[in-house]
Amino acid sequence: MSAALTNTIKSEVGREGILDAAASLFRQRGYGAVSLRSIAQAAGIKAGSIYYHFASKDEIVTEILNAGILAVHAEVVAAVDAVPAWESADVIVRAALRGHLRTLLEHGDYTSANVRIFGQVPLAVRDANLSARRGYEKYLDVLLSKLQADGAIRSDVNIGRFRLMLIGALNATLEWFDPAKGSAEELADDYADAFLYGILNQTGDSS
Amino acid sequence: MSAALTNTIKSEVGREGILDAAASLFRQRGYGAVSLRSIAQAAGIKAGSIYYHFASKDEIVTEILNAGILAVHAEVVAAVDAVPAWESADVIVRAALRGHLRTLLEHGDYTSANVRIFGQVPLAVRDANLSARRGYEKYLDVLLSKLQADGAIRSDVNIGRFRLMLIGALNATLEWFDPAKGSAEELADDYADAFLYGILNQTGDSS
DNA sequence: GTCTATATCTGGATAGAC
DNA sequence: GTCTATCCAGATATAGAC
Repeated sequence: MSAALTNTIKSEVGREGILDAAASLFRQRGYGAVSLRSIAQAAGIKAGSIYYHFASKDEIVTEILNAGILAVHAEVVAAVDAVPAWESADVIVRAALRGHLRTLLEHGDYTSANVRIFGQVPLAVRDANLSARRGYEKYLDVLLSKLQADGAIRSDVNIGRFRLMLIGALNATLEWFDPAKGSAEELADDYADAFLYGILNQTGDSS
Repeated sequence: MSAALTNTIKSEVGREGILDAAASLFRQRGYGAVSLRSIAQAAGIKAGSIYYHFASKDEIVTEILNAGILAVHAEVVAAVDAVPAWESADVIVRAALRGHLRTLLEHGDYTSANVRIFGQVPLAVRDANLSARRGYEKYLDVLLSKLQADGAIRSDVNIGRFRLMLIGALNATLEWFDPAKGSAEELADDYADAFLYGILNQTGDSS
């Protein structure tokens, strides 16, 4: 290929480049601290050029938020589906937690941007993300309900509430997780241990 | 007292009025969506008047963030201290969770504002809140470590990490808690059940 | 598809009257 | 202690050249 053609191709930033740059910035700095100018600079173009691809900042954010949920959802489904059918509830739940934390902490800028900025964006943008969220929540509820129906999870556990607790706890790791101090998978296993078996000594002797 | 004097007193909004108004707005709308003009309006004064009491928006936010942590910290200490010394780890931990969620969900605008906006404020403001946070975290770590030393909590539980998990899960309730559907105390008990004993059936038969 | 230039708006902050 | 009036910086968004 000619140098001229290469240049032409490389000079196109496009939707992808803008979205990638924006997701990375939102993840690092939050919503309010990221301007269209800073997104443009990170993407290697000028601010005005963004409007050739997107009608507004809201449109960019909406797209990022949706992609973020779809990414965790898909990853968790894949992780759970990879578990053989005969495995215990322990193994299934553990796989789900690993998938969620892997996407959030190690892979996706989109997923972590979602968790970080969802509470900061305009109401209309949040609303546009609700349908994707409900899809992921529904999947987890069905998964956990099956385990409860099988008798693996105690019958007095409120599944919907436990799912809120679980996602809340997992997403909060974004604020302090340091990859230098351990992997997302180790972390997921710790969380699974606590949620599945509790932290108390249950050997019978408490004195 | 004369009507003139009453008027003079009532017309003073002062630091308290501004802080209360600001905390309430931050709790509801987040950091970026709250302007000094909106705070002034909620407090019943004009925007310029705020600068008689505060040097900047950062100063207001800093004060609110610190008050929010001191409020939970104090409430949890009081709740734990009210538990008789001979009680089990279950009762002690339960009291702490109740105190935390009561302050966050039912009482303090300051505490909920802190949880909501901490991740959105300028770095300098966050830094100014770290010392108060560390104080509360240290208190919880000491409390939990004692229970572990007593043998009540399993020795393989990493206390620092569990504390992060616990606070993350509790604070996340702010995003969906609806007082019409149950009290903060009920919620705290549900969370305590899960964290203390786990959600799995541990009766021995898993088939 | 990207650039430059600019219109328009909003927010934090200041000065001085009352 | 509060008000009015205003300055200034920075943000989204638009228009038209290249």
